[in-house]
Amino acid sequence: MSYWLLKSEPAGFSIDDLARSPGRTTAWDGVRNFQARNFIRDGMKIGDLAFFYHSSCAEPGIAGIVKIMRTAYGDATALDRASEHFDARSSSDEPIWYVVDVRLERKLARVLTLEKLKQHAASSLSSLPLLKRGNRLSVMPVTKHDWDFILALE
DNA sequence: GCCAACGTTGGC
DNA sequence: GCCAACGTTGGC
Repeated sequence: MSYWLLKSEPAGFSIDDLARSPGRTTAWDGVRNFQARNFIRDGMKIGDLAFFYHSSCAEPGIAGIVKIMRTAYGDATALDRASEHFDARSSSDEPIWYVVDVRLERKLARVLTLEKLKQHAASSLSSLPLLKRGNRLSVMPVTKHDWDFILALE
């Protein structure tokens, strides 16, 4: 079993939006970066856990934990001309972009802020991609060590 | 709104 | 395959 971190802008889709979704489950759609796509398509397995990270907002940080409920399948928004995520190169037979289904496990009592995480950037969390300079990946792996360390900060 | 960092595109 | 131009991300 593996651990991950998923970024979302709460103005677009927040952890509360997920909490209100049917079955507290959603397809994690709209990923349009190949490295992130590969993590989704090739790495994520049912039962894996991921941090739900709020980006581009007043208080960036980890807002909760989700579980992978279904492995990768084609991202329907890539086929929808009306969607901002439409991509004419993708088709249902040969998808370019993929989603997994995720279910909310729990919200953190309070957002574990980026500021807090950064306090450990030079030591315990030095391998966390999120804290690497210039990192923009919206989907990234988290080691078990980092996962456990971050949860202990809660 | 600014800007650094980085991915993608497209001409050659 | 190179690389400049461009677009996007995301913290501040």
